[in-house]
Amino acid sequence: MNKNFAIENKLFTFVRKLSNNMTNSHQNMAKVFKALGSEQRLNLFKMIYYWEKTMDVNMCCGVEKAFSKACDCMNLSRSTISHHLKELQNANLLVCERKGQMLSCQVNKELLNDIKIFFD
Amino acid sequence: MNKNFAIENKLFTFVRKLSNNMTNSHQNMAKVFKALGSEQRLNLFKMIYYWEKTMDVNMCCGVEKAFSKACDCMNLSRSTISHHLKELQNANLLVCERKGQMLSCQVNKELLNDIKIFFD
DNA sequence: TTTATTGTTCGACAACTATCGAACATATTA
DNA sequence: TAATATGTTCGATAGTTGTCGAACAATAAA
Repeated sequence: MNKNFAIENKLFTFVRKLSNNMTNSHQNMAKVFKALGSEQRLNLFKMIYYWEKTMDVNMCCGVEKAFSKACDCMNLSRSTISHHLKELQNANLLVCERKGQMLSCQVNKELLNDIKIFFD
Repeated sequence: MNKNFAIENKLFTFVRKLSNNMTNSHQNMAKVFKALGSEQRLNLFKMIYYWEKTMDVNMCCGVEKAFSKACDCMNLSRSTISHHLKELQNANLLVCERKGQMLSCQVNKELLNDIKIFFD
């Protein structure tokens, strides 16, 4: 009986810590999942990842056309794409940088790794 | 030039496939992330996972108290917890089963593994 | 310098979501 | 059988989100 009690207390502490957002990474993870939790945004993310990888392998051009490609491929307005990109950046899944006219987006691979670790 | 063109076409095909939801797993993944994309729901999920694991290790009692524990630990009403649990089940992250009065919830470990694979 | 291209910001709107309390159903205990 | 405990379902509500088009800013090309 006492044993059960002790375990319940441990549980309480654990959850209280979560609920009080003592754990920063918890909040961040929720943010990441939220960002990936829209089908269109997941599309966008995968597209950029795929694009980046393909470009890399073929060494023929940069990744800075991601935005306009997205507009062409997905049936969404520019403003919507811009909005979604911002969400992905905000979750730290993408790092974007202006290059002249174009926006260059890259996937944050470290975070991808963190996510895998999270699920262990 | 021609090379770039071919690559762009590949990209188009890739994204169109995503957008048309030809890939079932893509849709499912978005659902999973959406479910985990709320802080409270992530709390709940982690709590159940932690609870399950602790109980397992200590072999002292079952996991069927998850619901009431959740109500105690998190500051949410029963109906809200019920709602969130349903979302998690819907995303296939939890498998719940009634045991008498109680609801027994278990984490779907296979899916956790699928998620890790997804990030490779 | 004019025009075209890329992307951002804004305001609007419909759809969705988190949360609650109340009422209910089912199972356990007295 | 009456009372209690555990969950579910419903309706309401406030808040958030996805999407658009229009107006704008910055850069590139004519």
